[in-house]
Amino acid sequence: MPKLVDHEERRAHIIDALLRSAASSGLHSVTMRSVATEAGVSVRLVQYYFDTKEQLLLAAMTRLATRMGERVQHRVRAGGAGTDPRAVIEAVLLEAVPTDEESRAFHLIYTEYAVLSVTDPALGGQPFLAAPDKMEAFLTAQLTAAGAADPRQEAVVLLAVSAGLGLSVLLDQRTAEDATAVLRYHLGRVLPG
Amino acid sequence: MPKLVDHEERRAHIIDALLRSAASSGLHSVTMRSVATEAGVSVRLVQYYFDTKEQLLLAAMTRLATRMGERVQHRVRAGGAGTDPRAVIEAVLLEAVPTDEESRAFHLIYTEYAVLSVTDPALGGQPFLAAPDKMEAFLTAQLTAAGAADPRQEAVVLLAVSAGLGLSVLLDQRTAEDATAVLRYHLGRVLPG
DNA sequence: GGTTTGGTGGTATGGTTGTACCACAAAAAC
DNA sequence: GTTTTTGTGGTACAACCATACCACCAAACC
Repeated sequence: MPKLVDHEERRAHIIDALLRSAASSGLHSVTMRSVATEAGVSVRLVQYYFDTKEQLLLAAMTRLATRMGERVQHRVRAGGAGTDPRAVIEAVLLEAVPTDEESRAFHLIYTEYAVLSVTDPALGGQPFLAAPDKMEAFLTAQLTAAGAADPRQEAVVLLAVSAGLGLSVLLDQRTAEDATAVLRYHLGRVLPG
Repeated sequence: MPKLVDHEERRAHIIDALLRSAASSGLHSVTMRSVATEAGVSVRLVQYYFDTKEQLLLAAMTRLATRMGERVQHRVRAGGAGTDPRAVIEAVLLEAVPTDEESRAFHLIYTEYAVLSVTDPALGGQPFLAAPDKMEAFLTAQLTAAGAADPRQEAVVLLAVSAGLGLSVLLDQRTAEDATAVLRYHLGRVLPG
């Protein structure tokens, strides 16, 4: 097929291969070759569509951030009662707890990227700074609607709880069920009713 | 000095070099050469005292876990009133929030190790599984003494909050002051009085 | 005092990595 | 129908990595 290829599709295909490769053996073990093999293409092709490894990693991170947003939104929409603040809050926070294998892989790579971006100068971009800010504002609004005392502080606490619980599940210190139960318990204490 | 060297001292010296090297450019960028250079010794020496890189990394992780324990204990002892549960709890939890540059580096490497241990089979050891369990039991006891409702669940929540806040400070999403304030706020809500 | 042993340096080696380079085929452009 | 352009493969290369190997020196031992 020597012409007429959808660049975006090809790029997405390769990025997915990177994500799969990273899920099984860690982001640090991802190489141009492993990605190419996983995607079933030649190394040259990966170079052709991404030029350098740095740009490939960056593109994958962007895609990851986008997917994270979609995931949260999907949870909110599918999470039962459309506008009940309590349900919305619970849905958003529970997204941070990896349940099935797919979501575990997703959160693992996301966390690896977050930690990597601390030391890697090329990765100190927006996705990990903008998203939490918007999340905090959103949660504050929902908490206000739900009638919580001190919504601003509670929003930060809730974000921290969900991140902390999610991490502990990732590190196999807790089961997803335990984490979910604890999160629900805490939410019950924060919200009246 | 061709005889008469304290092996433990040499090993500690090299491990500290590794920790320094990891603090500045990330655990993933640590090599035998970088450690040797940082320690001011030859690569051969690093090999001599640790044989393989895997063992060096493992030794550094163990040292890190030990230091973490010391840090917490030191905080508790130096944290004012000897047995006041509230002060003890606050001291323990605040240790997770990196304040100065040294503690930031420490927590960064610790987190990098934790995340790495998820995918690296050689690192799936005890330090990251035993410590949180003991911490949870300890906190539960302190919370009981402080008269909290449902101490067990609150202990898990507190651990998650402190981990989540610490991580957010590491990722530059929040200042250490903000995180500390939020943690104190939440502690005030959990404990009566 | 010879010999064993512990500590050290230097260097070679085999493998892996990211990237640059060369070639080529087929569609598009004119 | 010739000439670009676009997509693709293969491969070469320079750098770097962990580790194995060789040599040496001085203290300890007996």
